[in-house]
Amino acid sequence: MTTYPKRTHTCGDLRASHVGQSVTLTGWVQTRRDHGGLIFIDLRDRYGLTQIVFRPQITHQTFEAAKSLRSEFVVSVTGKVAARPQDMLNASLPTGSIELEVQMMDILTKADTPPFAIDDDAAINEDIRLKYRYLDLRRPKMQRNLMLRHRAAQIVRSYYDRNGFIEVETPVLMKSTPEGARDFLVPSRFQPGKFYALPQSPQTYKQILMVAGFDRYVQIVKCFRDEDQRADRQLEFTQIDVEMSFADEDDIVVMTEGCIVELFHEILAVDLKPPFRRMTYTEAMEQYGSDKPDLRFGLELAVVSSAVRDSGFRVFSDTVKGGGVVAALRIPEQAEMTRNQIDMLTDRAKALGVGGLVWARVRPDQVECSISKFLGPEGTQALVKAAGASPGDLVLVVSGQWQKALTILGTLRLEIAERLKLISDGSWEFLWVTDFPLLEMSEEEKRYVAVHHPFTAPKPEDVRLLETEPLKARARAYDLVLNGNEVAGGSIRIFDSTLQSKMFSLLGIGAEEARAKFGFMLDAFKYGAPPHGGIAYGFDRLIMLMTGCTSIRDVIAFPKTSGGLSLMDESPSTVDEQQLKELHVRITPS
RNA sequence: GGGAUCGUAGCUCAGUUUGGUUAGAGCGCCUGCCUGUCACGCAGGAGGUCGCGAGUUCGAGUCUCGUCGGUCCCGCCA
Repeated sequence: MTTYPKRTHTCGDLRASHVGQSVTLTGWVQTRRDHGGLIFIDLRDRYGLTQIVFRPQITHQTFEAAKSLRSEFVVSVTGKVAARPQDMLNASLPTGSIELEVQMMDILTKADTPPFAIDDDAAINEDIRLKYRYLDLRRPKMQRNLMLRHRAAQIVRSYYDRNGFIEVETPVLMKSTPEGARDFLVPSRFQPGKFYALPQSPQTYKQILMVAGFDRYVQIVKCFRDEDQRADRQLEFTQIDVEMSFADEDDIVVMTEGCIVELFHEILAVDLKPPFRRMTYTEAMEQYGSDKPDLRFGLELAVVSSAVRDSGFRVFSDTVKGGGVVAALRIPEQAEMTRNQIDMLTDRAKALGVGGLVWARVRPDQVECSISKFLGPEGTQALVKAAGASPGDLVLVVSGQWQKALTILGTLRLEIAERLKLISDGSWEFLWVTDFPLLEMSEEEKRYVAVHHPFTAPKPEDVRLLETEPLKARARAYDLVLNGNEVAGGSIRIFDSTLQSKMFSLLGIGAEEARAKFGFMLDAFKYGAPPHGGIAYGFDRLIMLMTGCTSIRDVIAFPKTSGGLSLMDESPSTVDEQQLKELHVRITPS
């Protein structure tokens, strides 16, 4: 039973209309302003802030107790809601027209002085924030983030429920699979020397659920990938995982757009206009130098290979004849960028892995170009024209292997846009990127690997290419991109066990290995697998963008550092020898 | 695996370039005063393993090497 007065209102509730009422509030002491004969306390809970007044003439005992209050003490205060004097209103607080005149107070717990102020304005280093995450999470910004995340999850569940999807939980202990990211492994106590893996995604289970006849599946689910981390990548992260039977690309796309539109309408009051723009992978690469282009600004690239193919600049002509690409980035109104700045861009391009950077300043009367002596006046003009440049523009040109050269130019495009402040805040540029290649060559492993995953279906018209030129086959895959971030990705799956076996063999997974690793799936597909496809949203990333954050750590309650550590509870940690023994695991010195 | 950058008071930082007296500031904290503040004010005070360990040097916060940790990026992330 409680021994203190329970709250009648929250710290965000009280307004002028409550004046005269007797109420009880509970919360944390945000600040204290002790005037000697008069003490003000700002009391905080997750709903807001209310000013509390202590006066010696109301009750002397409570006033004396109030002197001992410090930051983050937890109290229950009971008193009368009073209107503030006319010239003492605080317009920056929703509760700023009233205050609580305290008659009675219980100090529920005292608190040590916190290592940092519970305050949105304080810029605290991330290691300190993570060590004291319970304090960091008290900050209004973090509370807003997690509450928005909660609302988003509710809307997603409601949306898919209304559309006939059912949420099915899939195992967290599953079979380790080849392909893809490094697995987290869990040793089995019952089966010495055998391991479970944590799911990189519930991919195989959701496809099996399609075979099982649950034709519309959704799950908000944790996934685990033991790979290096980034601002938008954590070891464990959350997907909105979706799969539909008897669906093609358009069905998935439309269903996904509906969910995104509802999320943005309900949470941000932003009315998006579907259908979202679509672009093929090749277009995205050649126009923006990225498979997840940021469309909030222009600075489009241009492939200028044909203009320099027969030029006197051997680097370019040889690249084109060797199957590579020459691409240009036109930067409007920057012809007078200093030589020093251009040199810095060149250094940056070299650091990214390209041999050099050719530049051209387009002036009204002439073009100043770093390789004009090789190109000649006409060649220079041809290059500038192919780049689509007008007087006043600066043109940057790189050459090299198709994907590498375009990616590097795409990176420069982003960095230049940032520097020139071309990226508009508050705009939401969604697009679908489609027609990804099905396979790529892994230089490291000297074999084909799936660009998406091994269950992704090739385009029907490209199936024959699997026999002849597998790298040219396109996948029935699609990524949803928002402001340069991949927020969802999916595909139509292979549902024919013969084609699936063919894919495994292309990936260098022999019949025996395929049976060992994916036999259950191949078996399942023999018993009547419906055509199906799906998508998975990066939930953390989506919430990060919706909250205006630049790191998913700010929308995850208890994230890990880039080194994979949880600074609050200090995991990972060593374990008892006995635990290892039971698991048949021995630590070897590295 | 690689690159960049950071680590100095509880917090945020200056000081490191060019080694040299007792390592500073703001905020916070503590004590006293203060009846209308809301970044309260005023007066006084406490508080340091310069991340850690070696090395160079007469002398290291400062230079060198190693190491631990944070952040960002490349590779990696079906």
